[in-house]
Amino acid sequence: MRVPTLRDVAELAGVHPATASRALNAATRNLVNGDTAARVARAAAKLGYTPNPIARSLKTSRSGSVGVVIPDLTNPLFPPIVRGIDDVLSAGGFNALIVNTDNDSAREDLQVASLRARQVEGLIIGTARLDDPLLHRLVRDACPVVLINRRVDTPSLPSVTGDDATGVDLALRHLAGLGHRRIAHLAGPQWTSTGQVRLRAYRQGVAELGLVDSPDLVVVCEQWTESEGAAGLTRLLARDTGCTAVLAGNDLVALGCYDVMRERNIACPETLSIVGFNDMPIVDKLRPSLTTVHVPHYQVGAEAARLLLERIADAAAPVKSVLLPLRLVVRDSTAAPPPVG
Amino acid sequence: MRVPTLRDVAELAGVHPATASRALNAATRNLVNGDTAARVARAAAKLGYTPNPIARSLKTSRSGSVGVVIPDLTNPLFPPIVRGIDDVLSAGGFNALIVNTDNDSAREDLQVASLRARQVEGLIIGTARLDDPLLHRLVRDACPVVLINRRVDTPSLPSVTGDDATGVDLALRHLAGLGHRRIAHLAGPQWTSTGQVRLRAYRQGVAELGLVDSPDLVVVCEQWTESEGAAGLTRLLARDTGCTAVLAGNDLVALGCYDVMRERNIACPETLSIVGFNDMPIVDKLRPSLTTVHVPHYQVGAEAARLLLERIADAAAPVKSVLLPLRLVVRDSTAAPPPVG
DNA sequence: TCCAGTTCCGCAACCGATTGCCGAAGGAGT
DNA sequence: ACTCCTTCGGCAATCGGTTGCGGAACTGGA
Repeated sequence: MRVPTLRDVAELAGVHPATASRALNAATRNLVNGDTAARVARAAAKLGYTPNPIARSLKTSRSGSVGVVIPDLTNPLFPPIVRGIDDVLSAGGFNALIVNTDNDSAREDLQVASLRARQVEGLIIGTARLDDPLLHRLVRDACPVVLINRRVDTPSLPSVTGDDATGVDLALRHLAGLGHRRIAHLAGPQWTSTGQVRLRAYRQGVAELGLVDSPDLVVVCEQWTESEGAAGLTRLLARDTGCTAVLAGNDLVALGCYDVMRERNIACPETLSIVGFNDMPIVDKLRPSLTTVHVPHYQVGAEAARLLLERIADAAAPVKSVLLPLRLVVRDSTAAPPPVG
Repeated sequence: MRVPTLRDVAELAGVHPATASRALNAATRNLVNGDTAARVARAAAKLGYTPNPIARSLKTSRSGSVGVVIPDLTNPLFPPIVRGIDDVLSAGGFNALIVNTDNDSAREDLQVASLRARQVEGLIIGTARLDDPLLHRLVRDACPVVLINRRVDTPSLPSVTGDDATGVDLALRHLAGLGHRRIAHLAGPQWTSTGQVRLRAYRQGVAELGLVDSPDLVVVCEQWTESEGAAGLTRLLARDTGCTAVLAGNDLVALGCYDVMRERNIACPETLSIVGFNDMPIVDKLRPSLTTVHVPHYQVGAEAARLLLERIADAAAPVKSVLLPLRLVVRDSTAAPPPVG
């Protein structure tokens, strides 16, 4: 049994397909007599008609879908974001096509090309590296884009991120308040805006709070991963800086610290306090549970989707970027520094 | 600047669009002269032509996409599965449309209808409840389907799952080997095959190993969630069964147990051993790290995608179900039972 | 020289919906 | 009675590929 088409509906209702189309489409229904519209609607219901979105897309060149480009869905950071995106998108009649790039820019190019071939009406990108030629191409082609998590200098690109600077400040104040003076920072990759912003905020906070300021206290990790975090802390410890607290670039990096501390029998928080960033799911279940800066991931996704829908509806809409407020979640991985001597 | 179409390519190459189409399509390339084909290929490259998949789909009525139906992407179980699906699918030239149902069957119906309207060529379903009318409709309509994680009685439905029975057996033998005699089971929802299979395997294992067998030792959770797990353990403890180990229906349920144990100051594993199921990401980072049955989630997804692609390529292919081998990962949440008295 | 058999490519009809354009019908106003 | 305007709905083109069919050109054999 074939799936019913518009022509079938039209035939059953005794009208021309064009009329049926208008009757079924809310925006054009006023062009059709009420009775006729009702008749068509009944015919459609009787046949269980669903419009073929492929055919519609072909004609209207609007696909009703947007691409979501992330490094890796397996990173616990992203599922809540994607969920937020998806919920807002489907409420708006759109759907998300999710692709993973594994932070490989060649792969990213391919994926984006594939998405555009599939006629996505916009893109939400969570993989922006600073100065990414891909992004320039996208703005040149006037493809609606919203960045999440990371930002770039191009002011024409809207973005949704957490207010990282304030987040870092909250963390530093918390540690300083506990009495810490030598606070290290395991910074994230400097080819991401997040890595840069957090590092800059760290430096500023250290200065403002009058903490010990030394280049030895900063280690840059090349990836936002557990293993890089572990390597980072190892390097930091080798420098013998006497630091009593570590501000990790994000939770994954903090997890790496946990590994190293367990391995070396360093007591947390008694000997070394750790603060993470993101408040990923489950970090409250670690032992010690992780003190971290909470980022409202679901809202990040939801807000990004809203922004994108706005831009799709009206390409001339003003470019706005959203900075979501963060808050510090104090748990068990931070405490007063050990008494000196 | 308009995006180039097949007609543009044809014009540049000086041939008819039909010829260009054949030249560009590997399967029909042998119908055109080698030189011509090369000329067309060059023209396409020069224009940066990419075929419009929408138009192609409309004509061929093959969309190149499959639907992936899961309860909630936010559940840490699913990202690896989805990743496995996506990797295999894209290697096969397909792409995944992911939808969340939140275990709401009305929503599931809607989502599946939407997917089918979008002409998906097949479905991977991770939300099957036993005796789901939706599944009957799908087999009736000859829509290629592969089930993951859960199974149903209908033998015409291929599925990919872990070998749960063996997994439960491994866990029980491990606990019995440590000396436990009263092992409780926080069973999962009995409207899922996984919940049923694991409970059945538990009963059989208890009998085979000669462990204490009592209905008091079984509590059924209504959802695979942390809160249900907590509620379950609370109920179990209220029964005062004297059990020394708990086999949780899955890791989320085990997490709920952790909450209760922490709250009540029950030492794990000294007083109560816990075994989970799934080996979700991060459970190795809990304190105590969780002993659990490892399910190869990525492979589950990959295998399901392979099966589905097979069925799509050949609807008459034999229906096979895959049972992936599991292994027990012993960590710190299990130990010998406390000495009696 | 003529015929049969290939090889190659163009023609045109699709797939299923949308939409600009136009004509028919009906109502109101003078 | 006649004109003008509005409302309604049909016609046909269109989106961008794919594919069955048939014809032209060319090959080789007798």
